[in-house]
Amino acid sequence: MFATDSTYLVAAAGNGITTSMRSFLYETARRSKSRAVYRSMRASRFLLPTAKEAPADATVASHVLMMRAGMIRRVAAGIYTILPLGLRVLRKVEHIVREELDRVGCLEVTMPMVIPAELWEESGRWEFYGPELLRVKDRKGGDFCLGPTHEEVITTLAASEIKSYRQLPLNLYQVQTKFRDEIRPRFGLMRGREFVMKDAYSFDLDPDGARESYWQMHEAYSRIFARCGVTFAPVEADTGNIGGSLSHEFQVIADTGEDALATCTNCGYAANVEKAQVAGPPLAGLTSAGARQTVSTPNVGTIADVSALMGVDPKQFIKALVFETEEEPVMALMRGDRDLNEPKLRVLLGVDDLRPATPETILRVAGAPAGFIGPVGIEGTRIIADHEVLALSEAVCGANAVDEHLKGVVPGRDFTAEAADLRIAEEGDACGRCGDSTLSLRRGIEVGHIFYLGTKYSEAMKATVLDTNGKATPLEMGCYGIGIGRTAAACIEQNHDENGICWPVPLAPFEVHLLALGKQDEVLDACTALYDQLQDAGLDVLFDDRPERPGFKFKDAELVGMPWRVALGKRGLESGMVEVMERASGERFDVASDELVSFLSERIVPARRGDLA
RNA sequence: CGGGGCGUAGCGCAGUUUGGUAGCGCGCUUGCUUCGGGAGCAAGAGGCCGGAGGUUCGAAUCCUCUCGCCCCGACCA
Repeated sequence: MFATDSTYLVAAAGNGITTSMRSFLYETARRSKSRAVYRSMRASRFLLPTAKEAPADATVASHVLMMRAGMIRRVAAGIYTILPLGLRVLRKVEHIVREELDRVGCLEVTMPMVIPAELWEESGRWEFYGPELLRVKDRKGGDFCLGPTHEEVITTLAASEIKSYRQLPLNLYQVQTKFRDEIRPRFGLMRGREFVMKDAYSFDLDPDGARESYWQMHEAYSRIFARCGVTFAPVEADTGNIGGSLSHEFQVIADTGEDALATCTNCGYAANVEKAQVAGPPLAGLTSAGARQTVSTPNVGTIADVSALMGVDPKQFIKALVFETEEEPVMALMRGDRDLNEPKLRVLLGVDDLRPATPETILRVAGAPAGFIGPVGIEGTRIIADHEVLALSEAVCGANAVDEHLKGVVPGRDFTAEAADLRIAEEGDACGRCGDSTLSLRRGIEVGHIFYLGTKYSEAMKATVLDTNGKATPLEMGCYGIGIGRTAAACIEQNHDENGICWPVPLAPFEVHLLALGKQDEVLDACTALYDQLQDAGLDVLFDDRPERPGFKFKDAELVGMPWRVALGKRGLESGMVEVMERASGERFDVASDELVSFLSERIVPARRGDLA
């Protein structure tokens, strides 16, 4: 026997435990208990490096406040160390995410962060994903990448482990660090290169099942963000290069958001502006047609300049844009004062790759350089016009000849084009869904994104199951992401003031911040007693027992922003009252110290459910 | 990748134009006083002035090249 393990010794000793061992165990327990007290959530022992000033490179509130509150520190561009206070927030988000996903039957897994190239070659994305995919080599020269997303890995797993429709539906998720070599990381955790993400993948036998899984996740996401206590909106979204047809983003509403959202107050339509449908104006009659004329516009190629030269409103112009795709080039027409929405065009064309044409291609298609091109006389190239262009009764456009434009151009008479909705939605545009109301624009932070993928990956990676007829059929997939750190950052964007963060209870690193005002033993003892009571009641408490001055502690407490602040000093000790302040409202309460626990529990416990409370 | 800006103590900055022994505020250490809204006084610690070349008797400062970071744009599950 190799009875060297102390656990084994104790177990073997059973009731015959020796006196010396008992005293040893007692001593260990005593020391670990004192150690536990020593290491408990006291500010004097917590790593809480707060700062009055923010680093110069932080420009948005969440970044500034996360730095100032000592939640994060930058290690490299877009790469951060998460400090204890910050990690507690991320854990709270993760906890909510796990609870809600587990609730709808998702199963947690963990996939590798380093992924062999062959999986990405199989899906075709090794070639297509671009420089955002950080590629590395191992010592043998083998190609790997740092996982930016895990469709390849999960689909490989599904291909080998899911054999029968009886195993479906299945939804697997993980909470894991991802790496995307972003062109421009910024705003702290909001847009890092390395970041923690929850990604989930659903597998179903058929499209109906997959849609059911999709909407179930839609519901779960709505619960998750409601529980986080953030104001958010699910919006219809473009699927980008991940593929698929049905997609929603979950956007936290914030002025500093990087995404623009269009919402219709009438029908409830909400979409990312990349996708938002705009109702086209009624088509104009073709009756008032005048003669078409050529106008000399030497060296004047921009719409603004031609407009000034000719004295014609840019709204009367047709802007012609040539794009290259993996297929033939196309020409898109917009009204002169409007911007093209590239994702809309890409979806319409059904292509993956869409980019502005090179000068050579433009010359080949139109016979003239950019600035002087138009739809009149173009042959052999597909022309797609925004509804507004076709509604013009008479327009100005490039003449497809250097230094010349055409006026009196009539859509339908002088050229023909396919009609489509190509515009970027603007404030006040007619809602493309109901047509009865106008769209209003807001900004949002994309904290979650769900996709119905279909069989794009399962076909590429041969992930099939046998259906009820014993026939092999590719899995119907969906994928679902939540940015954990971004959710925390978005929460700060929505919940802060000039003094610091105002955490909602569900994400707060601690629920109560207990401040001992004064270094006297009576004060510290009284506060320690309160601290124990609050902890015994199951509240999450940070106890500021540092030998700092009151003003300093108040400022720190406001900066880190726990939802409830409890302050006790000599003054309160004499009156038997403690001062309680709610961070978000600034409201103060004088509470008898023996009623503190119930006072706070009544307010905090229900608030833990966020907006689902 | 294009345009603009910045690298000087842990953080925020001055000094660079016109070369001459590296400074301020915050923070940190020690002591005394203070103690319910980021205290006062005193004494300290801390810098290869992003890096490499060059010019010069002498370079944070001038020249060349590099690296990093920020902002705007392009880009982007």
